[in-house]
Amino acid sequence: MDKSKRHVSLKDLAQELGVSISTVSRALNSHPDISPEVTRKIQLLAAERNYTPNPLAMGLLKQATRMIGVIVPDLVTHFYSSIISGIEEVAEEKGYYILIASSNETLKKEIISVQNMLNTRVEGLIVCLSQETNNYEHFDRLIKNDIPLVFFDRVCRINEVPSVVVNNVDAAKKITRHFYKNGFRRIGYIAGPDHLNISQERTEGYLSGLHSCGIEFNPELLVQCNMSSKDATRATGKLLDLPLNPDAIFGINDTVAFAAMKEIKRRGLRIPEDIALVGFTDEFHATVVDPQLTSITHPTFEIGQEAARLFFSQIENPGSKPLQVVLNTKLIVRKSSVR
Amino acid sequence: MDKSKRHVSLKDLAQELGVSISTVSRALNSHPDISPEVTRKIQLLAAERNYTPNPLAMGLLKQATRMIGVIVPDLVTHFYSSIISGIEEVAEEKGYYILIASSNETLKKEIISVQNMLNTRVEGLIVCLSQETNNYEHFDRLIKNDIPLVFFDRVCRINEVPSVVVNNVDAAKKITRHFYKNGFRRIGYIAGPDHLNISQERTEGYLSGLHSCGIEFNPELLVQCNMSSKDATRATGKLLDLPLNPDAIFGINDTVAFAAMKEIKRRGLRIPEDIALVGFTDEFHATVVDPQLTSITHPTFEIGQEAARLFFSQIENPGSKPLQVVLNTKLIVRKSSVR
DNA sequence: CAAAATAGCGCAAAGGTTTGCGCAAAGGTT
DNA sequence: AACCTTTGCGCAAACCTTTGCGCTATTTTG
Repeated sequence: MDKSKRHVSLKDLAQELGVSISTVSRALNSHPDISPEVTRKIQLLAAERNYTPNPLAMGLLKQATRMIGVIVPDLVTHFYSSIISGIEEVAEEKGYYILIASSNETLKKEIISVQNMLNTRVEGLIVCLSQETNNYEHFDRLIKNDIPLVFFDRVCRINEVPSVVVNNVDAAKKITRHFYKNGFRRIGYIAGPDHLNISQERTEGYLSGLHSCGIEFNPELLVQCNMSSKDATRATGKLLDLPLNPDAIFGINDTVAFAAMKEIKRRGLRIPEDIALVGFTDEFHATVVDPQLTSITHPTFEIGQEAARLFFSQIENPGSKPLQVVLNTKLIVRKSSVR
Repeated sequence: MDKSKRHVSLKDLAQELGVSISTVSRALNSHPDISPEVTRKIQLLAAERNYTPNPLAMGLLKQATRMIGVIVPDLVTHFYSSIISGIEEVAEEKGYYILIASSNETLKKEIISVQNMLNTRVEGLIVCLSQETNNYEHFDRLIKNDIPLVFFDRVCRINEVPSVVVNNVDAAKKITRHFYKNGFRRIGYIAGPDHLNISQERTEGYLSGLHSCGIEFNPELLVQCNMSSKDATRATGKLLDLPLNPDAIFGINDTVAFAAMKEIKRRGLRIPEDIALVGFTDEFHATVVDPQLTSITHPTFEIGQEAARLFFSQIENPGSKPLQVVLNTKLIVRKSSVR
C-alpha cells in the first residue's frame, strides 16, 4: 500500500466530495457557516474513511505538540516506572503524550536528553535529576525561555521551578526514632552524594533524630555512597567492618537498602537479630524481600500525578509562582527492624 | 518570552542574512549549489542561534515522524520496563523516539492505545498483548496497510507479523525435569489463560516434561489463573487445598510466582522444605526474595533490542517475510527448589 | 423595487522544511 | 561577436490544518 495514503487528509475528503478543503475543515468542526446537509455528508464520509486530524499539521499551526518530555535516572526500577505511570494517567486525561528518556544516572546523558527533547519540540519537561547532576546550567535555558519544567524527588532551582518532593527530613527522623524506641543505639546511615537534596535532607533528619533521642552523633556510622548497588555494598561492608559495628542500618533508598540486605546476609548476619535494617522504598519491593523490610514508603504514583498537575498548571497559567508540593511518606514497620 | 520564538526557524536565519529560505536550507545541508562563503556564514549563524530543524515540519514533509509506539500490559513491572529499555537503546541509535502506552492488561485499553498511536502518526508499533486479548482485529488494519508491527512475548498472527519470543516449551520442560531430578513428584503448575501463546507453550512444555520423566499427568495439579496477583493467590490456594497437595509448584510468570510465594508462606509452609517453587521471571526479582527463587530467566533487555531490530528491518525492507526470533532462556537453580 | 443584509462556500496565508525548476550573471568556446 | 555552460541563488509547491477575509447568490428590509 502506498505509504502516503495510510492516512486520509482533508484534501482527500474534499476531492471526493467536490468541495474545498476549508469547507471540510469547517464541517468537521461543526462551523455554522456550513449548511446542515453538506456538514452531514462530510461528517459521514470522514467517519467512514476513518479520518483523524494530522497532529503534525496541528502542531505546526498551533505551535503545540501535546507532548511532555520525561527524564528519569533509570527506567527499570519500580520507583520510577510507577511515577511514570502516574504522570501518564494525568497526561492522558489532558490528551497529552509523554516522551520518556533515561539519563542512566549520568549527567552527560541528562544534558543530551534535555537537548533531544527540546529538538523534538516537547512542550515542556518533567525531570528527576541523575545522581551525578551537580550542575544545573542545562536547565537554565528552559527557565529563561519559560519552557514548562517540573522536578520531582531530586530537585534543584526550587525558587524558580515547581517541584514535588517528599518530607525527607521528617521521614529520616522518624526512622531514627523508630530504631531508638526498639532498643537500637548504634544507628548507621548509608547516605548519598552531598549535592542531592534528598541526601542532604535525609542526613539532616538522621542527625536531628539522633539529637532528639539524646544519642551523640558518631561520624563513623555515617557512610556515603553513590547510590549504585555496587557502591552501596561497599558502604555496607565499611559499616560492618567497624570495630564497634552498628546494630541498625538505614539506607537512603531502594537500591541501597537491598544491596545492604544482601551484603548483611552474605556475611551470615541475621536481620533483625544481628542488625536491623530500614529502607526508603516504595511499597512493592519492601514486601517481597525476606524479612519484609520496614521502610518509608513513597507515594510513587501520586508523585507522578502531582508532577503532571504542576506541569499543566504551568501550561495553563504561565508565569505563576513556582509551587513546591510536599507529599507525606509513612513509616511502615515490618519484620526487619523489630526484635 | 514569546512562545512562537522559542525556536529559530530557517526563515529567521534567512531574514537575518538577507538570503532566501532555500539557500539557508541548502547551506545547512552542504548543498554544492551554495558558495563556500555563504555556506560558512549561514552555518555559523545557525550554530550561534542554536538552530535545529523542526521535526513537525520534517514529519509533514517526509511523512515520517521517527516515532515508534510501544504498548505493554503494564509499566511498573521490571520485565516490561527492562524490555522498554532495550527498545529505547536501539531506537536511540537510529534517531527514533518511542511513545509508550500501557494497556493495563485490558483489551479495551489496548484497542484504544493502538488507535491513539495511529492518530499520533507513529511509524509503527511494538506490542505485547494484554492478558485479556483474545481477538486481534485491531491489528488487522495495521497489517493490511503495511504499518510496521512487531509482537514480543505474547504474540499472535505469527505468520504475518514479526515477533520475538523465548523458547517457552523447552523452558517449561526443563523446569519439570529439574523438579523430577530433585525428587519432586507431585508437580503443580499455575497456568495462564488459554488464548495466550505463552500459556499454551509452557503448558505444552510442562506436559512434555512430565511425560519424559514417566509421570502421569494429574489434571488436579494444573490450575489456571488470569495472571493477576489476586487470582494467582487463589490458584495457589487451590493447589494447597488439594487432599494430596503438590510438593512442587511452577508459576507461569513473575507475578504468579511471587503471589504463590507469599501465599505458601502465609500458610506457614516452608520453601523448599514443604513445597518447592520455581518461577518464570527476569533476573532482578528472583535474587531479592527469600528464599532466592529458582527460575527461568528472561533476557529482557535483549528481547527489547531484538524487537526494535525487527521493527527497523521492516522499515528498511518493507514487505519482507515476517521473522520470528526465539531467544534462549536459562534455568537458574537457587534455593527455592533444592532440598 | 432597489438597497442592504445574510447564508454558504472558496481563496490564501500561516506554520517549517525540502527540492525541482527557473533565472540571472559570469565564465568559456568557437 | 554570438552562443553555450556553469555557478549561485530564489520561487513555489508539497506535506496538512485552521481561519480571516472575500465572493456570490439569495433573502430580507425600507
